[in-house]
Amino acid sequence: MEKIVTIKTIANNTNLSLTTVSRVLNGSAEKYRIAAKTAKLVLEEANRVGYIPNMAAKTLRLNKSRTIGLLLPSLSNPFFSLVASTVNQLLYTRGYVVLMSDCNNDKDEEKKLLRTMLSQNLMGLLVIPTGEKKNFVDLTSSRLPSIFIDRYFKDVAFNHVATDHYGSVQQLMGLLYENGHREIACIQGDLNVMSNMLRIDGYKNFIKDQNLEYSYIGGSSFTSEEGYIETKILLQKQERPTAILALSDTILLGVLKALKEEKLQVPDQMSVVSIDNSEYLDYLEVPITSVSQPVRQISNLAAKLLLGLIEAPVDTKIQDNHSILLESHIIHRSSVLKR
Amino acid sequence: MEKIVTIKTIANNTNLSLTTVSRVLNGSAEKYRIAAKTAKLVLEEANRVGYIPNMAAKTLRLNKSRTIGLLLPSLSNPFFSLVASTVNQLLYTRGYVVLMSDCNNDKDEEKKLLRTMLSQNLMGLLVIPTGEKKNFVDLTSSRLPSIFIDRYFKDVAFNHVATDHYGSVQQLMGLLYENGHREIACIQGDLNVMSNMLRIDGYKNFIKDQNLEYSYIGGSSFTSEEGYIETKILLQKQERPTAILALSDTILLGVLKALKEEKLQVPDQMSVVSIDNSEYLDYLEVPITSVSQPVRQISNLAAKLLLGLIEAPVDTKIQDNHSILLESHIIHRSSVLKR
DNA sequence: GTGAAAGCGCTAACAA
DNA sequence: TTGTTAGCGCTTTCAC
Repeated sequence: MEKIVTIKTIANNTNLSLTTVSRVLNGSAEKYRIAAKTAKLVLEEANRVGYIPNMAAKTLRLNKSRTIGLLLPSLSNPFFSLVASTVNQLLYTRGYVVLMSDCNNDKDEEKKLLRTMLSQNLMGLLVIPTGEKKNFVDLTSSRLPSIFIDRYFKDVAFNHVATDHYGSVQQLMGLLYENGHREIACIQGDLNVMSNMLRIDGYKNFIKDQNLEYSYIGGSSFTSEEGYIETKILLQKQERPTAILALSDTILLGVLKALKEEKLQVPDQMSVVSIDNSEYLDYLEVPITSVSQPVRQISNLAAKLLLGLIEAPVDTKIQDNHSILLESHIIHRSSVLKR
Repeated sequence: MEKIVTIKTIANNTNLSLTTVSRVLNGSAEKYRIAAKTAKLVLEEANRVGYIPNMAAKTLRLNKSRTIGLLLPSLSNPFFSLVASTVNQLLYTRGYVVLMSDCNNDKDEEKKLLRTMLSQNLMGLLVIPTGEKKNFVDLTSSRLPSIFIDRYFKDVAFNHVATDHYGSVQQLMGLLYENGHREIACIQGDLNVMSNMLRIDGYKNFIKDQNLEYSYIGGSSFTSEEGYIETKILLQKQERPTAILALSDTILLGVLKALKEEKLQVPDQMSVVSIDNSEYLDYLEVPITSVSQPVRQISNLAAKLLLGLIEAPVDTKIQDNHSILLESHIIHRSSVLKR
């Protein structure tokens, strides 16, 4: 078992004090006017023995960890994994390390993971919640800087950054309406998730504002299976819509599968639009018109906001419950029929 | 600024010693025959004051962190994010925490991140390397238990678990061959990545074993753009293949785009097969036959192997350079023409 | 320019 | 059944 290399090793080998070694290694040699050759000696020795700083000790001593937590529903969802990828990169660039956890869309798991996270001396937390508000009430009382991404809660005082979900749906509905559609069905995702609720608001309000007679909402989870089943159910109904709005690309895949089985041509017999704009939409049997969310922008913004919260002097802290919504835009493809 | 709650707070409030409090909080009350009511008192007080253990202190003291590093090329690749999701869940279940980093497919970044990781008192490391062998030579000398996932290096002494990439391609080539294809082109990914190299070996050996005259290898990265461009180039050639083998689903998307632009019908004018079996393959214009990698199995196996390495007594440690290859299997769809 | 020593929160010998 | 104390590796105040 080889000896663990610490600053003490270096101090001994160079006949210098721990203080001096620490100062050199932390780049404050100048500040303490340490002799250039002393500094050089330390650096060389550190290199020679392969010194690696012990972050746990640093963290304990400084009560600062340069660790940021990222809590999300599932990395297997491309939207979330893109968020993860983006914040990861930005935070590492800024000298932070990311502790990630994936609760597999499970609310209880999420609660446990949050507790685990909180004991990790985090400097800040980014979270995409599953939708269970009460998991986060404790977080408000802790002074941990936190930002919610994409999904959030109306009356929990947290900063958040998300796409303008309401506006996204209004845009899509507008597009369908302009193309002559009056019977538009909607297949939604998780009911208690804010992004879904806002999208549904957008749908309902559009229906109301335009005085449309037809309205239909099916579904309860952001999965292909759900999209498939719900479309099957929808197509059994007496009155069929002329267009289907899928509230995510996962749902969309299921919708398309059901339409295919029922031999309904897109867009001739059924127009279809979705939210997410996944790369593969271009390559589907019929390329699907979709709303593109500015995922990377959202992620970067959230990460920067968090760093602001962390690094800002206490008295200039940004007010809590800041809400930032970014605009989305439609990517036009060929799944909407002009009637 | 509210006071930080430590075991000392609890000790003071209950008039007990740090030791007793620590023992109760760590569940070793029984072992030390601590009075039931003492234990109860401690637990209640801990709960009342909202005690959260300080992991940095624990880590420093025990020289064990229950933190596992996960270093990967990019979370925006669905294959890798599924790996991340899976190992994340398993490791959290087992009481570990995951420090993740995404090097954005950048070799230099990867090297830096590895250094950062190593200073985080990790108990083990899971890595999907970008392909730069020399980034990991230092790792061999450190005693950190490590497992390579999916990609690995021939002569670096590490455990790894991956799909049988060679076998995957041989299966696909066999399928094409049986269906009468003799001119099969291959669009590959990153040249220096082991998984790609093995797939190419599978391709070349098949060509040789069957004495095929035609052979063509294009491409140099696992992206849609590359798949697109390389297919465009391929289709310029005098001699066209009857089938294209895309070494990943990202590449596949580009291949399909190029074929569509050139108005070549799949499979009538060109058969296409791929590796990865993404969910959306079912929903493409022509569903594509693909090899499914056992991603979740690989991930779980890798994580368990790592835990074995970590938790095993030193003398029973599994020998290094263990290589585990899992079988893949073909998912038949409708992109292969019987000639 | 450099060093001695205290202490971050926690655990585990050793003591009682 | 409970307590005292040393020390994990590091930074920083204070001293020289």
